[in-house]
Amino acid sequence: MHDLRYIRENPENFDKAMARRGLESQSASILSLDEERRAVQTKLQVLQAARNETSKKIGEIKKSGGDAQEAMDAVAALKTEMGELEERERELSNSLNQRLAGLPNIMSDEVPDGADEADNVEVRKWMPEGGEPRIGKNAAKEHYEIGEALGMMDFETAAKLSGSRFVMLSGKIARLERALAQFMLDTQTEENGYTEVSTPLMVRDETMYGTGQLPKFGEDLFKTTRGDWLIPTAEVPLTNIVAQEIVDEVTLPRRYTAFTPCFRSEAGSAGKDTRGMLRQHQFYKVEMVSVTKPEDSVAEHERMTGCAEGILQKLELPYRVVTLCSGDTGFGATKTYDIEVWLPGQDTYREISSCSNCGDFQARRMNARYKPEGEKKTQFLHTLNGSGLAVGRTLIAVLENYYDPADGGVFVPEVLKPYMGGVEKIVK
RNA sequence: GGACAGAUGGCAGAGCGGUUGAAUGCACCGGUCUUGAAAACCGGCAAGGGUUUAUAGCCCUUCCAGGGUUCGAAUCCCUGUCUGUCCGCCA
Repeated sequence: MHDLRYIRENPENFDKAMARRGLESQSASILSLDEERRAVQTKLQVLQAARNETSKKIGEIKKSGGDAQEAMDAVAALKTEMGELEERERELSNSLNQRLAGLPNIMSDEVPDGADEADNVEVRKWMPEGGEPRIGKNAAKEHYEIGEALGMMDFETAAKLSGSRFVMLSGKIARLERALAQFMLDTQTEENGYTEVSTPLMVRDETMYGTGQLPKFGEDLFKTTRGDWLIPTAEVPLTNIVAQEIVDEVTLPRRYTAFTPCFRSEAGSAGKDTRGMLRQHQFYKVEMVSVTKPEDSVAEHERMTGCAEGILQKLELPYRVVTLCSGDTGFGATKTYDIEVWLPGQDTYREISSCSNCGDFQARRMNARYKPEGEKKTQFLHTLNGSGLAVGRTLIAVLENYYDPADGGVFVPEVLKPYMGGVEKIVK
């Protein structure tokens, strides 16, 4: 949600910001709505003041036993006039809010211009000790080839139960998924100071609105028969923890993490990544969410990205970090880093984490505030979210990077061994 | 699912339909006292919006949400949401 006052004071900046999102000028029509609404509001308030005063007088007259009929008639006249203005005010407010709710966040100046993911800018690259992926190009296999050959990754049975874009894991690969989740959660809580939260997976409209999935992106979500939504990411429940709150400054920054399933209907993405478990209707993810004071969010963004990278480093998986360009940056973000892991089977880097600073955009929608020490006014918080990491995709990366062409098995990364009951290698 | 009870400021908790935006207590901030602190005492302390150069004044709105009754609603009525208690069902 946008700050009307900002648009009033910086209309040309606002239009420029929206232009970077590929939108035509917005400020003129927004401001004319705003102006009309304020005019109506002011007029209405004058009448309300008159009504209040006269009503008070009526009370006094009646108390002293006088005849208040004249004053009562005056109020009745005011009321008919007020009714129309109230109606108009409601209409104007609604259309103004709808307009604002549908507009994306203003991006940071650091976001490079660009049309799509091809224009994202690489920030850094990381390789484990040795400087090269352990699997050469010729020996590499895609994760589904590896998993199916091991007999522990079954798309057909999943399709029988649920249709396309589902998978069924079994045996050591199923355990590997659990091990990864456990390992990530332990790292985020014990080393990075995130508080583990177990959240609801079904949420209301307002909650989805708060983080920006609604009203525009309902198509990408699953809706239940009772009318609420399955979360597409734990960002939604975690961020909304502070919705409607005026939080105590000393509790900031707040850092939450959760391990949850994520449900995405991914409408419109048919045909993309159809093989394998790269793009599914359901997957597990460990999510990080930070809530900070405005002045701290930029630093927090770097920190959070580092927390996500730490997981890959411990797993010794090669990756790179890119800054998303203007055309690829999500609706609510001021700036986003994607972390892309090396997938030997695809001979390319693929997104495994996305870390976004949303500034006060979500906080405005959620009305999440704090009161700075010594100040009278409340301020909107800043919110950030990042994957730490997408478990399904990390599983893919482990399978492909730790694949042993000699026997078709998969080595268990060192840090996961304690979580795998001592298993060193997954074999048929 | 059935039957009750409730939802008020950061928290707790009052509130005959008419200076109640709201008593009181706690918390918090400032002051007096004190060598310092505590205690005691005094004062301040909701949010959003309009108007405005103004975070000054003035005004409007808000006591879960949305409707309604009324000249006037925190107070009365209806609907919804949430919470609690009892019963039923159940992993």
